[in-house]
Amino acid sequence: MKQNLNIEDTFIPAYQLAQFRELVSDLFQCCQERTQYQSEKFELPDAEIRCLLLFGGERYLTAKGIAYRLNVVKSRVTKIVDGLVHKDLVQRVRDPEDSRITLISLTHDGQEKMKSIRKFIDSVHVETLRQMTTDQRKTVLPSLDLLRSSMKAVKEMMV
Amino acid sequence: MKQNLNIEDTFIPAYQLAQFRELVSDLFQCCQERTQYQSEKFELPDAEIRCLLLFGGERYLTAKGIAYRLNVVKSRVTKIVDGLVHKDLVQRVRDPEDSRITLISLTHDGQEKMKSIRKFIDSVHVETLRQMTTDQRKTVLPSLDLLRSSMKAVKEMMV
DNA sequence: TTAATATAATTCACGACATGAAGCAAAATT
DNA sequence: AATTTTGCTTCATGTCGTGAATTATATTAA
Repeated sequence: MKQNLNIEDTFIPAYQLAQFRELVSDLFQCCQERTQYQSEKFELPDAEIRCLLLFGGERYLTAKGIAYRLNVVKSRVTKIVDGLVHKDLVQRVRDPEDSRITLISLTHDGQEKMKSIRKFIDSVHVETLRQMTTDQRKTVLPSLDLLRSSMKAVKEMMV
Repeated sequence: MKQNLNIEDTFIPAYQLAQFRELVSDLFQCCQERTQYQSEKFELPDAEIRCLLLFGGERYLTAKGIAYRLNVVKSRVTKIVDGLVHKDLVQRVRDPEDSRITLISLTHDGQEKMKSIRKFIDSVHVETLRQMTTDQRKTVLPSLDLLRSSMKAVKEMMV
């Protein structure tokens, strides 16, 4: 409790705030640009890529499950899956147990595409980490973890 | 050069890659959520908010300049400014020197809005930094700086 | 000075991303 | 058997963004 109070009172110098603002904005933009690059490289809208990437562990997904994981409404999922079906990357099958449900699974092409996208993303991450020394990585990763906690804590305050 | 070669050969363990992937994805999502929250809070589409925030140093901006800074095409700027004019946050005036140019400036309401958005963003950043101890901040900020360099270096490789 | 060219902004047609309301069909409840 | 719930789709709407064509004003060249 004392700890908490102490944190509340902490003064953040202006230069730190300015630096942080700049960093967050730059990092965010980098992520966005990579996403865009990815879309062009794989000739697939970003939403469809994000959907494809959900098929890793499970063989079958439902529209509802996809909506939850992509954090979008169900009607949006219908559109996304329509696109992927049209490109023959994914297929719909009726659930034999409950015919309200349509099970969605990757086609062969879809699997290949998914794997190559995964590979690309991993290579970008690996290259990024390779820009650092071993010691730097051992500092940076925990720092990011701390930042994540902090951001999530603030997010809770916002809602 | 030897240093460089050394870096090239660095092996990234799978657990570090997995951790990094997770972190980047989470942090990116946090930023997106804050952006969305902001839009709702200030009842303004994100693009319009980003445009408003450009008016800090300069009193007048041109469509061309806004396009450059927002990293979008000019026709998009027309739309964004249309929205802001309609909400009476911004106004267009002909450049007396060169009547091809329309100068865009904040109205009184626009200034107020801009200031309050800035204030909000700063407060989020300050709160985030406040979640950490002074020592942690002294580690996290340089780490982010390093990460930014690394990401930018990789970006160069991608293009 | 006129004619050709360059520049600034806008309009228009298009596609991606996303939401929410309304509808339909198949379970599950009552 | 009738009602409610569930899973998905359709449709209307709004945001974000691009690129080609157009209009109006400046600049340059003949």
